[in-house]
Amino acid sequence: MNGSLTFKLLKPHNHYTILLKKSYTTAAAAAHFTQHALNHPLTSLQCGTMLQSLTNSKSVTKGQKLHAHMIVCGVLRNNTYVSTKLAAFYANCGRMAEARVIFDGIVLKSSFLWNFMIRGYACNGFSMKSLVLYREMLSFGQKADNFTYPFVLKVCGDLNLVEIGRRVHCEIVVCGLESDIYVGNCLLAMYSNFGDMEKARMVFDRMLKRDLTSWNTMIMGYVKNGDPREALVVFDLMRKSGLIADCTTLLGVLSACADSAAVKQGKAIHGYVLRNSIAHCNNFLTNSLIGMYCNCNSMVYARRLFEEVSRKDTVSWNSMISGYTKNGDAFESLRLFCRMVPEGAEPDQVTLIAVLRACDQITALHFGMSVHSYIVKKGFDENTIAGTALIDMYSKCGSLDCSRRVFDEMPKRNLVSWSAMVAGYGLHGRGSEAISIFHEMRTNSITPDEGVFTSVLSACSHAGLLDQGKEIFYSMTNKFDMRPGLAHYSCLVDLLGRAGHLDEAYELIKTMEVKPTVDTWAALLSACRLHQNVELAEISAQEVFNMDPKRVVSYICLSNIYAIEKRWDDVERVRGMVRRRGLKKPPGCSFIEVDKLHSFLM
DNA sequence: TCTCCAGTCC
Repeated sequence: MNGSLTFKLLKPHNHYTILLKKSYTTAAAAAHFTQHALNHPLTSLQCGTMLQSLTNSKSVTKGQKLHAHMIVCGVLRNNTYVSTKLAAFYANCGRMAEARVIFDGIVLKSSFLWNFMIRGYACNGFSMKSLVLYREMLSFGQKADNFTYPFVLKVCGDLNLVEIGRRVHCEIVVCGLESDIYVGNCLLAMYSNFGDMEKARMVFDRMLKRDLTSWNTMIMGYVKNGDPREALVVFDLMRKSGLIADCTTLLGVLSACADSAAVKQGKAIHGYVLRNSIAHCNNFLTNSLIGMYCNCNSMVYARRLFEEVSRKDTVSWNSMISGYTKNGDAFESLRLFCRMVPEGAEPDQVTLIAVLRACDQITALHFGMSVHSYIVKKGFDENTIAGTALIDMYSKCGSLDCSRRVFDEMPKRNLVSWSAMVAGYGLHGRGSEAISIFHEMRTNSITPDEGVFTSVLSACSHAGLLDQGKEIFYSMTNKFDMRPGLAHYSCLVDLLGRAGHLDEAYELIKTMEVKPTVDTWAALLSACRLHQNVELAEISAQEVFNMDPKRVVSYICLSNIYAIEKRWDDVERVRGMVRRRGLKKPPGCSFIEVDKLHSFLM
């Protein structure tokens, strides 16, 4: 808060008029009181009232001045009423250290005080402390109430403490607070944070009263847990129950539309927003609409809306830029980025990361390098996500040395950064370096995830490192208690196939824990061609054609295998299949190889 | 005294 403003407001002639004016703000009133307090000692009741208004306006500096005044004139000593208000003030401003000192000095702690402290810790990033204080509250014999539980539940949700959350839920049921609408809504939010929408739905269905927040929490819960269709169903039920959607509802529903590519429903929401002039009050909503159109591949609509918006903020630009990249038009992303600064918008980290993605899509190395300079100039180069995007951009644009330099100079690396570096080496066919980065990552006590394993296995397969690849693959189950997914099996099939271990690859496909896809069999088929194994080629081709009868490349692959064996009848049979199914050969891929072989061998 | 709120990285 600006102290000088306080005194400007307090010129003698308007001293009282400020108070008398109906429109004076809480802050102005507090300013008046603060000045007054510093001149004359205040009673504890006056201090309490002032603290109340300062709590509402979160004026830290003024509150500190008042605190100093109270110390000087002794109001604070042994005064539970004022001390409680003061602790509540600090907690509400997020000054938990100060709040705690006051809190500890109060002997008779009211539930109001406990609640304010628990809330302060919960809402300012000290979730664990909040929970500890809650247990302390109970052990002090103070009962939790309808103001305590919302925050205890929030903390359980934030920290994903499933067991504790359930126990707290039981306590709530026992003391009859499940019917409290705030407590109920927080239960919904907690279970949705746990990813347990079934339980959330159970609580929701059991609620005697539901308000807009209850519905909004359920809609957002389904979206966050990857069930956008159900979110739209719930939204429909909500409308039928006669409730009017607010901004939060619309944000949730738009996310649901974006995630399920439901552009029709998205347009209906857009219409609703326009009819009710809701977008004016909320940039979030406009940006969400833009994001929805981008996710639904409706770039024309997204662009039209974007150009119509007079107050484009950085997020509007970011949504469009990443939208074009997602839809494969990286050039348009870069063109938009170039318009940003001249049109008065400030690129942020998100912008620059999105632009780097556009660069690696079209291997625009020089543009990427300029973006790199810009990142350094803006001081974003210490950011881990920006650094990771740079690693990715450089390796995809062919400059692995630059990737490595960025990687080495990063002040902080996370799993994704290591993963990007492993993938970079893999992409450039430098398998052994990929493996050594992978091992280095483990010595830095970073636990690999499925993505890193995919990268390192794919690096092994590109470089033909069979033994190392197998070792890493089996370490997934042996050392890391992870179940290999389709991508990992595919890498190993590819690796075994390329190395000529066709039978082993075949055995692997037959015994793998996930269902093989057409790509898995196609990988084996192409390995069969590499090592000329007709018998296995026929088996894998059959699997491919069963799953995807239109996969022309696989027909061509099989016919080429026959051609090498001079089995011309079979070559003709396969060509006939292609003709009968009316398939077209993709450009650059044809039977021409067979024709050459045919004439050569005849 | 309280709950729900968009966009970036493998």
